[in-house]
Amino acid sequence: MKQFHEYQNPSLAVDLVVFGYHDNTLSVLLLNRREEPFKDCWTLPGGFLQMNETFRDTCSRILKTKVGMDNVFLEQLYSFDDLQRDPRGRVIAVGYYALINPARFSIIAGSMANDVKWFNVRKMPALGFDHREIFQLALQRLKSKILYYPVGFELLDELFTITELHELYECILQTTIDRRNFRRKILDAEYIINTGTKREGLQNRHPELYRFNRKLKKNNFQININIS
Amino acid sequence: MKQFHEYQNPSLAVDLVVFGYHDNTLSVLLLNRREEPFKDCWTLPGGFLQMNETFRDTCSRILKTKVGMDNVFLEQLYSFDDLQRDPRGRVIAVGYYALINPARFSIIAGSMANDVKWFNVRKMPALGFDHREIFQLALQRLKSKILYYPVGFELLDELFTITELHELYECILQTTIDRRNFRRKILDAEYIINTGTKREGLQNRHPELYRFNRKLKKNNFQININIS
DNA sequence: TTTACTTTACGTTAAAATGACGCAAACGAA
DNA sequence: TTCGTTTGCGTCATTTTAACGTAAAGTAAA
Repeated sequence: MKQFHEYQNPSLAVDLVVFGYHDNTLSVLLLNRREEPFKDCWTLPGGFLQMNETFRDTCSRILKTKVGMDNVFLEQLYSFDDLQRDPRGRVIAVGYYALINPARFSIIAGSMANDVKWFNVRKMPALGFDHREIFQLALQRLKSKILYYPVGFELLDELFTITELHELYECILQTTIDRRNFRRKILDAEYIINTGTKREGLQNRHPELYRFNRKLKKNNFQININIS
Repeated sequence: MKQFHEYQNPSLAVDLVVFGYHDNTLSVLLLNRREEPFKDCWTLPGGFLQMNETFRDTCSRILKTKVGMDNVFLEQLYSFDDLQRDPRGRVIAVGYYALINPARFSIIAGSMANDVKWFNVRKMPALGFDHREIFQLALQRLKSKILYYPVGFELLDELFTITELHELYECILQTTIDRRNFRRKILDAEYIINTGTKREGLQNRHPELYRFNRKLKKNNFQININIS
């Protein structure tokens, strides 16, 4: 019988779908590859797993070195194992998605300016490898997740208005949601807490600022929104 | 720079949570290991990925050779990457779960009799590796899935009564569901089709036999059952 | 045959949730 | 002050849900 380490193993990579929300637009961070394969193509940021790393470690390393981010929300998506997915050989990719508030990071500066870019999720370019598939699964997961988990938590500022949260939901779900019913559901679910302060300097009535209820029981929250 | 194939890679394994439903009991198939590590411990059936296999291929191979099953429902669960999860070295495991109708297979015969066994999911023995974690995630996934996807499809016979389906739901969700409300929801959702035939030979009123509606639109179905 | 008992099939009803709106207060700008 | 817009709170008809009633269909015992 073969010894344990004599088996040949596929390479293991991590690919990241980094979502950011800004100016009423949901975007994904893409890298322009400088090497073959898929040279000059847009791809998801990714990298190979090292022997002493967990997937999350790899994600953190990629986020830090390639796009200058740290300490972000990460969740495993799915593992992709198509035999032909990488022309260099057998590579298994574990997909993760990240949710970040772009305001927190000053990426896309200096030498990286042409290589790292936000793309509106509705206007994606062609992607290398099977990254379109990974991206689409991530988007679908985000859409599902936002209905039963307070996802905005990761995408918005610490303080926000109900209108801002409402716009985030409409943007992600690609649907219109009645403003007043949305307010009622969100408040009834105790999803957010009124801080008592208001956002100043706006043209019209100053809206109240809220923060997420961190004490919310898991799965205590569900928004039923008809996605038609 | 290192060449592509010179990187050291973890081993890649697949671990399977095989669910079967019989006699109003949800069970999982476990193997008693004959080798170290975890010799004589119960573990999930599993095996190493080969270079020319997809995960599903590996699952099929394991199911066929270790427990004599083929052509079953399979879904990827999650990938487990703890550095210490296997005492032999770095092994990444991709968890899958399978749903089968035990009546379809004559496993647990002959030389395997002492090695392969069904365990009631509520009476699980200690498991080797991190298999308890994998099992628990699978059970949780099954519980969630049954609420929006016609899972019974895979676990019951071709023809079944509403009472049998009702019992399956109660068993998996570990809760009581009003018999009459359950019937109404399942029928309104067009989840099942009345075959016009009845199950004969029972003591009391003969119940009508149904089959799953294979033409059911995906996600057209949702049962709201309060899991308290 | 009749009675007793159980399961199945089909209703009923009050309460809760939802969707579709109305409207006045709060603000800056004209 | 007036105007236009956003925000916050409310109403109401309709739908959905949970809880429970009851008669028909069957077997077995009286």
